[in-house]
Amino acid sequence: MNLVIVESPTKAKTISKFLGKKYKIESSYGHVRDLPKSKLGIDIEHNFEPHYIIPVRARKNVNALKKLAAKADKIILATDEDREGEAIAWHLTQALGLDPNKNNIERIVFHEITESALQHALLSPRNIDINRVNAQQARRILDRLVGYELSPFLWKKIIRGLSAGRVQSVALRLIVEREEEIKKFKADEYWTIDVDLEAKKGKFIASLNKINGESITKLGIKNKEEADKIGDSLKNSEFKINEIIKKEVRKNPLPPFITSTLQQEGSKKLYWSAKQTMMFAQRLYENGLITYMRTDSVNLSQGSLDAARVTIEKEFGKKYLIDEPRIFKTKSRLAQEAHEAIRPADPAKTPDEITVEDPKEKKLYELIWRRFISTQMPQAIFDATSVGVTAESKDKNYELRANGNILKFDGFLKAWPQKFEEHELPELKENETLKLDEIKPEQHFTEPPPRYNEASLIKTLESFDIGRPSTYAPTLSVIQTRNYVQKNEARRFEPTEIGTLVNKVLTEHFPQIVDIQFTAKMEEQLDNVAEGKEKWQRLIGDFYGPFADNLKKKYEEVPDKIAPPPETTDEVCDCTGKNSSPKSKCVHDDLCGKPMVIKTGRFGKFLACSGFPNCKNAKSLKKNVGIENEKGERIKCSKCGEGEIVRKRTKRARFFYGCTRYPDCDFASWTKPTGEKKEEGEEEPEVETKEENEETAE
DNA sequence: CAGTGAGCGAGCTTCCGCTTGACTT
Repeated sequence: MNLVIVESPTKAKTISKFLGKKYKIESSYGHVRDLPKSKLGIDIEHNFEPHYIIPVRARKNVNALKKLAAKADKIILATDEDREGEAIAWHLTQALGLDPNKNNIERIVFHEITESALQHALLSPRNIDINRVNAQQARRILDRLVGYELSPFLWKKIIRGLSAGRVQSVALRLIVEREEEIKKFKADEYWTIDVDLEAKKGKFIASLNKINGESITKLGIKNKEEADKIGDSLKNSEFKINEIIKKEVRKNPLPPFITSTLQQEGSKKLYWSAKQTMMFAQRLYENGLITYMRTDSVNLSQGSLDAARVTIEKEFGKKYLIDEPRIFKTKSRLAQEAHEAIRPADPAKTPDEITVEDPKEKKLYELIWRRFISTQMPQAIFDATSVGVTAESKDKNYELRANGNILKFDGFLKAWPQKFEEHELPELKENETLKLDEIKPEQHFTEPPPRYNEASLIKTLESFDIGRPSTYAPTLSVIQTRNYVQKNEARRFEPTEIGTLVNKVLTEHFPQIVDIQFTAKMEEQLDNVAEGKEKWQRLIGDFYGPFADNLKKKYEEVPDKIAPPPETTDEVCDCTGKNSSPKSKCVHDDLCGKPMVIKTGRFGKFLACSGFPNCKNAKSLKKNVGIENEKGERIKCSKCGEGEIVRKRTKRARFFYGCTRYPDCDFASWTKPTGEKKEEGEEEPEVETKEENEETAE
């Protein structure tokens, strides 16, 4: 028996179909060893020797694999062909007590899950690439050192429970700095001038763009007086067409999905969070409907390209076929081509033909199917017309422009509809004189850069090669769980006071760590390790020396507990000692009556008694009024009938619904209650809050 | 599932990147 180990159980299941009874296919379920969670696990005094453990979660599986390995003739490590996959293969040999140099240990890689790719891989095994493994160890150890030494610094200097890391701290920084830009922003007024013109065969609109041969810049016309002055002068001008340029414009389809772009489209088109998108993608993957959903490669297998052709002809007709398959190049230099792009596993299955439990899965499948199919369809063709208009007054000559854009052939847009401006012009002739109908000056103001939403933040992080497909969604979660940032009503990120303070401390005292380029620089050095040009211990040593020196200095330099000081209020503490919540008993048992102050904690500002620690009375700053249902009525608690329903937040940043009378009434629900008494065994319907806004990733 | 603050100095918080189930009143 030959034992083949891959990373994902779904992949194992698929592969089993291709290989005979001589092969047993098992999965590692990701990493099997890691640094311990409870302590640093790195011996800094002895060349950064890592101390790996097998996490409890992996123990059962490792033991099972060990038994199988003992019986196997050959052990074939078929983990992904990237840095982490190579490390998983090596960790497997260590955890299973195998000698990687023994003849019965083989390392194979394949990029598509097909029988021929697999057979080919089995014929060309290699050894584990220890240099690549070492690059992964360096990455892991560096992240641990940064995370586990910087976080405690924040506990001491700000508030316990905070965190810092190579990825999350840059994500936070982007959000905070964007907020600062918005605060600093001052809107500038500017004007544009459009003109309604009449030709022999019809009317059209042209925009003023040049005066005396000079282009008008964006802020070129600053106020109403300037605009009116130009308008008056235009009124007495002769309008004439001086050029008509016609050309054909072709538009290419977008590349197939990778994790980041799937999450962005999920956000834009379906209004889902990255986490939700990944959850439904996972289900589609497990049901064999799509390829692997954590990938940064836009590569498409030959088989899928052939299948696309057949499906396109069947669904859309011959004129939507292209001569040669369209090949996409992966943009990121650091992309690790372990997988294909995200595409339908069987393109012949149209969205209408699949069966799923949740209709949301079908929506996501349709998005993936359409995107993939569109990549193998022809360019869309537009007829674009650009018309130049001159206007001569006594002392000035003006130039205006009008653009027409007509779709001639939809091509890939048939499968992947996109918004574009279609604009028709009347039939026009060169040197044709025009009649002026109306001059329309319009006032505008420059706008601040938009706050990040999930889609644009992922896009930005990816552009700096920060984070990986498997971590985009968790990174967005962690900065919210820490209460560093919150989503506003438009689902865009705003930093909290604590988030702003954490970022200030990190950028002021550890600029090298939160440098946007830090990851890119690290990756360059990791490449050297992977190529055997540098020892990983040296890379870590070069980084850690200065980092540790600086950290020591900052422990002395920066004062402790630098959270904002309490603000006084007019409110008086109503605590009687007896009524305080069970977890925080107050010392006194009469009416407290001391003034309340506003303090800042890990979860933002809250109202606290100035008599602390004797009086532990603390309240949320937000008014304790119930939420409303669709009819605008407050929802009564269905359990006690007295209290109202409020939306609260768990420690893990998940929202739930509870009763205002807590702790006297312990009603709680994940879903928004209707206020009706619940029938036995009946599920509360899930309420979806959808906002009307077209998200744009910048 | 119902945050938060200080300190007796108990025990604990924390990283990034692989992968899925457990946990759901």
